[in-house]
Order: sequence, then structure tokens, then C-alpha cells
Amino acid sequence: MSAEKIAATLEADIVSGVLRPGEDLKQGEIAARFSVSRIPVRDALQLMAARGLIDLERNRRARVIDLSPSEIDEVYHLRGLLETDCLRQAIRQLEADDLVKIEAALAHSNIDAATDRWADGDWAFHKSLYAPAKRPRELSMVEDLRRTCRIHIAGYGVLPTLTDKWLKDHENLVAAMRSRAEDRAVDILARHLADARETLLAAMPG
Amino acid sequence: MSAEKIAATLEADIVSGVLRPGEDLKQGEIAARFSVSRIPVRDALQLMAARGLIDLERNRRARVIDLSPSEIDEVYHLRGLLETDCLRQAIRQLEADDLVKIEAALAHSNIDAATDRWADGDWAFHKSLYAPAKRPRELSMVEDLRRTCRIHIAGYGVLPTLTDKWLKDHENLVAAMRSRAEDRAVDILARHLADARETLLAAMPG
DNA sequence: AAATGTATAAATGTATACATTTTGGAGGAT
DNA sequence: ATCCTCCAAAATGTATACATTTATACATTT
Repeated sequence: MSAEKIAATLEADIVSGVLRPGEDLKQGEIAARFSVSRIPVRDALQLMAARGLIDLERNRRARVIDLSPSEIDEVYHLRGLLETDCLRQAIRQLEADDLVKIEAALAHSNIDAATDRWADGDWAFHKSLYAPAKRPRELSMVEDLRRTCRIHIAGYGVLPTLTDKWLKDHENLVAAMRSRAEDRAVDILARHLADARETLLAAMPG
Repeated sequence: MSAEKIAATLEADIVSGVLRPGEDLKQGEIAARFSVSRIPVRDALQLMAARGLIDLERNRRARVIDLSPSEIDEVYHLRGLLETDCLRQAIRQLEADDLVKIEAALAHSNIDAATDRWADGDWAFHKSLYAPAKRPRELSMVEDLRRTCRIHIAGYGVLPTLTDKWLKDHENLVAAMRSRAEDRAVDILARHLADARETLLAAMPG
């Protein structure tokens, strides 16, 4: 088992909430779990730190990230900035087959919505919205920020109570894109993000 | 010599242009240079990859990042988005002693401008502009993006020909901040970045 | 000459053993 | 009780040795 696979497995545990924010990760325990020495485990932890999943400090145990409400706030601000920019650029460069892919992602995410994979479907949908912008680096930064939120959502057991509203938001987003209504689309997305931010912050302690 | 120090030394080599974009980094050679085994070198390389200094692929040699013009373009776009946002937020929350620090950074950067540390002074100045926004994560993202540009600027031997204009831009930025002229400040910064983008792209090959 | 295949050298990945640092708790002082 | 100090146990950091993969040079073919 290589570092990448160890990192991928641990990432799945973190984004699913099995490992919660602030929880310790001991090299020895992980090494035993995957039946390897601590060397590939160390590599895996560094990979995870690079993706923003854990905090690493020399000589200290690795810990699942655990952001304060004000840090979460900054993350949502950054998401607003980057995601609305991606959306604008996407609309400006939108082509026919992009809409086909978006419709497909929407349908798929509606199916996932009721399952425990709703977050995957949600991201796949939003990614399909932003893809026409052709901004790989920006998209990857958005993915990192979303993952950060998702870790806390899963860790604090946030229930997606507003599912129906969010699904309707998605429909409206697609409609706005189809008619190239840039400002309207951005407005829907901004509210969508504000809702998500509120829901998460309400579930957080401090 | 620990992983952090090795990484810091190699980072200095990269941002100064001693190690240029696309250049190989072999674990064995680095280990010999710092008289350590390859284990801490591997850690150092992972740290550098996390900061975006090098590309790492399993079983392959590490390489200094080497972006295409279109990737550089995206980086400058992101810088524009994030840096102008930091600037706006900074102006809205600006307090008296912030301006004192900004003036100090400006004076210091004017001294550095003629030396080989001009990039350090430039970043210290811009950081002092953005600091009042109190957005640590956003600031750190800006720092990463700037470092990416700097690596290519150093590697392609870009000469700061427009030094005088840039120093004047800095003066004008401070003036705009002092009078809380948000839009004017953002406009100056946007042009400042556009100039830097042009200068770098002109020096790049493909 | 260009392209393909192959062998050997060289580089990276991992396990084990040991050094160094942190951690968590026992015991005593305030 | 609460806060120290100190020590043993446990965790992390590093060196060495070996396994695995990649890369370079060279021969072969088209």
C-alpha cells in the first residue's frame, strides 16, 4: 500500500466524518492499520497536509483541521469570490455541449441528494457549472475550500435540512445559465453559499 | 539539518533563480549537499510541493515548477481577484497605525528596490497594504501565487525595467489608501498587476 | 537517420533500528 | 483543589540497508 492510497483512504474517512476535526492521527497506528512501516505513512500525511486535510507540525501529532467560526467565515468569503468568478467566466464561454453535461450532472446530483453521497453529487454538479471557465487552478482552489467546509459539515453532523431549497437553487442556476443571465446566476450562487455558511456556523460550537 | 531548514534553503535557491523552472532535484544530491540521509530530504521536498515550489510525482524526480504562459495568465487573474479584494477590505477597516506601518514598508521597499532584494521589499510593502483586511488565509494564498510568479521572474532573468513606474504606483496606492479612495486604489493595483503580467509573459519562451 | 527494444546504471520507495522530542501522569508544593 | 516539576512511556525524526522503479545508453530494426 503506497502513500497515495493511504492518503486517499484517510481522506475518505475525514470527509465522511469518521475522523472528526481536531482528532489525532498517530503514525504508528496508521502504519499498523495498513500493514506498512511509518515511512509511507509520513508521506501520506504530508500529502494530506498539502491538500489542507490535516495540520502538521514538526515533532507533533498530525491533527484533522479544526477551524474556528471566523476561519470558516473567511473560507466562505473566498468561495464566494472564486466560485462566482468561475461562474461568470463559464457563462461567457458557454457552449452547447457544456449545457448537456450540466443537465446530466444535475440529474445525477438529484439522485444522490437523498443518499450519503449527496456531497459528491453536489460538487460534481458545481464542477460542471464551472468547467466551461477553463480555469484549472482556480477550480482546484475551489475544490480545496469546499473540502475544508465538507470536513466540518461531516464532523459536526450537519444535516442537510434545506435539501429541497438547494435542489431548487440548482435548477434555477441551470435556467440562468441557459439564458446567459450572468448577474442572476451569480446572485443565486451567492445566496446558495450564504445559506450553506449559515447552516454550518449554526452547528458549530465556539 | 531538519526538513524545514532544507526546504527553506532550497526555496531561497528557487526564488532567487539559482534553481530554475523545470530543473531536476535529486534526493541523493540534496542529501549529500546537506550531509543528511534521504529521509529528511523527502520531507523537505513534500513541504516544498505543498507550497507550490516543485512538482512531485511518485517514482519521478522532483522538478521546479515550470508554468506555461496560459497558466501564468491564470495565476495573474487569481492575483487580481484576491489582491484587489484584500485591498478593498483593508481600506474599509483601515486604522491610523496601519498607515504608519504602510509608510514604513514603503520607505523600506524604496531602499530595497535597487538591490537584489527588491522582490522581498515589494512583497513586504504589498503585505502591509493587505494586512488591515485581516484575512490570513487569503493573504497566504496571495503569497503562494506571488511566489509562483517570482520563481518564473527569477528563472527567466526578468529585469525590473519599470522600477520607477512601479515605485510611483506604490506611492499612488498609499495616497489612495490615505484618502480611502477604494475604486482608485483598486484601479492602480489592477494596472500594476497587468504591467507585471506583461513583463513576465514577454520574457517567457513558448 | 529515426524509431524501437533492451540491459544496465541510477534514482526513488520502504523496512528496520536507533536517536530525539513530546506527552501525560505521579508526586509534592502552594 | 490547583498548579508545578520531573520522569517514564510513547510518539516522532533520522540513518542505514535493501527493494522497486525509472532513465540512459546502446544495439537493433525499419
